Amino acid sequence: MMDEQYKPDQIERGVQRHWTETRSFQVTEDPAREKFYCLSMFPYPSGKLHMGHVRNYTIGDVIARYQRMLGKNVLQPMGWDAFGLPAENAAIQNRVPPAKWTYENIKTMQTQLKLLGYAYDWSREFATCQPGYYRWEQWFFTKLVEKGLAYKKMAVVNWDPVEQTVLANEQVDSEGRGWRSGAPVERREIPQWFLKITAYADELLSGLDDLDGWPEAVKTMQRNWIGKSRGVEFTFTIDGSSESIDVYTTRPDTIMGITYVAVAAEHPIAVAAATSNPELAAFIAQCRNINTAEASIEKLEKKGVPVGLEAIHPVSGEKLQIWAANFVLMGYGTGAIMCVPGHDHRDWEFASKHGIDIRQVVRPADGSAVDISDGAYVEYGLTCNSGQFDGLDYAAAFDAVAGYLQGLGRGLPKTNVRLRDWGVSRQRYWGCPIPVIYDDEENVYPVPAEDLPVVLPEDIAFEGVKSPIKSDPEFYRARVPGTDNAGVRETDTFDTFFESSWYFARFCCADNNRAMLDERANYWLPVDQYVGGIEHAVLHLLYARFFHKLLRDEGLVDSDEPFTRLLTQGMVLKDGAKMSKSKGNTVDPQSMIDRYGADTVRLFVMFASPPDQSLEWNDAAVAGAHRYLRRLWALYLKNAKAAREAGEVPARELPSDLKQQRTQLHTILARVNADYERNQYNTVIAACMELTNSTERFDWSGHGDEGAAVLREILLVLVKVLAPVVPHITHALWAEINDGTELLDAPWPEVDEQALVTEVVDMVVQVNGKLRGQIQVATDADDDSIRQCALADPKVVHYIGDARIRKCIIVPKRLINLVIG
RNA sequence: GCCGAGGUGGCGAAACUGGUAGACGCGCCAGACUCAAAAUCUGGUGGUGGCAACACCGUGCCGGUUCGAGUCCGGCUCUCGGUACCA
Repeated sequence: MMDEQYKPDQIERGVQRHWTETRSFQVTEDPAREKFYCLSMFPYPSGKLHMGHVRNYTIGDVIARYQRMLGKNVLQPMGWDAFGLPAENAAIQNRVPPAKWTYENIKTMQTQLKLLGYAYDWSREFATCQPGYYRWEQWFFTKLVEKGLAYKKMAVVNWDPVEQTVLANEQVDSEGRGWRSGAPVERREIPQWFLKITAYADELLSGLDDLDGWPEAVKTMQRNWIGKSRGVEFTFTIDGSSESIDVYTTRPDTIMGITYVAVAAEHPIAVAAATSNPELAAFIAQCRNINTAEASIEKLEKKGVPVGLEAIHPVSGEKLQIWAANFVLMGYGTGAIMCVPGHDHRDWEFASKHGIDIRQVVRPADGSAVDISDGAYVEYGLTCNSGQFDGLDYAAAFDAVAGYLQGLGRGLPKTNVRLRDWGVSRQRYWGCPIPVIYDDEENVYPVPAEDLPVVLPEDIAFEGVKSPIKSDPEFYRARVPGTDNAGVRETDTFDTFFESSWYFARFCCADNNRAMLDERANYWLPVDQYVGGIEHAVLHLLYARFFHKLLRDEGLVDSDEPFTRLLTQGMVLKDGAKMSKSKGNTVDPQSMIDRYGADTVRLFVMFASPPDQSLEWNDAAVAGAHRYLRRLWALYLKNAKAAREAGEVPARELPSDLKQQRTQLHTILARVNADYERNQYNTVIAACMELTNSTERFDWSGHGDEGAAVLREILLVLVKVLAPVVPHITHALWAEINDGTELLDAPWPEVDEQALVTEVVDMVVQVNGKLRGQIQVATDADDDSIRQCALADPKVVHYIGDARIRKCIIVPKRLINLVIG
């Protein structure tokens, strides 16, 4: 018997126990069935679940449950992205070892995820900080070292001179000071490990074209991030010197507009010149005191100092002053650029400030005038004031200039990418140890497979902020592989993006302790639906794509791309700002679950906005979601008995009021199905509310068996289409009108096309595009009778008056627009 | 700075390829029930003018295309996300 009251706590506990006891969400490979791998980005165990998690995981769960009801073999796993900086910060501040802190958080958050009723296969759970997980990425890394896809080189980091340690960009404030010391941070070069992602740039770029299930915005961001460009690399000789400077440009058509050359502060030419130039030396030192973040560098005021040398223009032979400038990046291209202030914004800004000549060498192709003194003209056009290269469009000028430089043996066309190799070294403790050993001469020895994993010691104490393993001989002392010589372990750890770049594959075979992956990965992969925050649009999602290709090329997976469909969910806001501890505007999901139950929280989160948009938290609207579930409960309480005893809807023609109920049911179901397919769940719920409202209001008495059958049909559809969103209450309601079957596997309802057919249709009448009347016409009425009907409407007659109808536009089943003159 | 997204009632939003702007919900107002309140139910609710039927205005701003623009095009503006060592 149904409870009079909707009691979410009882229902949810009972249903969750049932799911656990029947292992409802444990899945195995079944080649006979279509598989569906649904994955939500696993959380960093930061403490408790926040609303962003709840939103992410509810969206994923709705998709997983929906796909299951479509009959697919659905895998939905969950785990923990457990390495990272916050654990270390907590350790430093609260004197708790990061491992302890992390595992406690995992426990808390796992309990909360279970309370929310997510359909996870918990048997596959792992945390990336477990040696059983990271040993495989250590093993894989040694393979990459052997292949030359992992290598070591110098790279710039933020150095805190007081703490004597490297800082993350996040640990450097907007004034360029360290988070703990407050000391000005310096740029410093240290040797670090890199993965050769640039070797896969072309494939990462072209692969985007086939990712039809990805949002265009994300693909565009990745394309721009990779930043493939075609240009020319050429050499400037330096007046009175045997040195030269290589530059890369995508605008060889502007070559005759070069009025100076700029190099990065770290460029060898600048560094060498600085030994006898105190002003330059001071400038270079000053450039060291900036954050390595791109945003900080680009927002800087454009500054520079002459190097004291002059480059020779390769065509005109003109002498061009060489500047060291803070807006030139050593890490991109050659670390030096030709400057054409007439046709580049940054060059223009710099030239204006330093009184450097600005020349126009491109003009608009349509002959219109531009004023170079107002700002750079950066569009493509026709060359001018360019001597032998005059009057050419971009393509012709490109070829002419490239050919000329090539003829001199001074240049070549070149394709460049903006993408840089992935620096994976972190000078931090709470991460996966990089599995290499160095001998006395700094030679690299990957740790042999039989010696893996290199286990990160967990029982440690911090002194200051420095990674404890860097001063722990028990950790770093090692024997050089293949010898009896003493060596030293690498004490840097991997970037945590390393772990999150392949976890989706490991979920397929998490219990395998003899191999990184096995054939089960090829059953489940690629992930059919990936769900996570838009903030991961570039880095995580690009690294994961790259890593998947590395796995493929090692023969571990047979697909090219890891994620077939991608849904990027928006942020959770309160009072217009992102919910965050620092802003103090968080809402604790736990308190909401305690108060209303998981179904209410899930319903609110899915109803408040479409998944890819931001979601504004509203306490009153949560209460509204709860109110709806109570009404739903009451509707079934009132009608469950009749529905349970009712038969199928008969094939014969129904009385018109019952027929109308069915028409509405199937119209709404058609909308619901379309909205499920396009991941727009807020309108799914709105449609269910409409259906609930009309079913509540309709007087079902006196319709006999036919009425009961229609009512039963409605109640069955409603409980099924709501099941993915609010799985607990629907489980209970389903049990009231059915016997024994599992709602989880109930087949998804189909639209009865016959029920959609109606005899009349409402149309709107417009006069000159403005709404003036409404008419009802037969569904199969022809244009002429629709027009007659519109002209018979008194309001329409009033608006038309004596005017002549010049045009009549009819949109079938929608509107008729009468254009009068 | 650069790249990406967004701006619609008091609020969250809807409007699938240009075709009734505001579905659904929150809030608010009124009514029913109640000694009263809460809960629940019923009705109303973009703005301005009007006793009214009705009229005009209205999707960030300026302009354009179209019989018709929230939707398409050009130009601006504000907010948010990313910006390579936060995850």
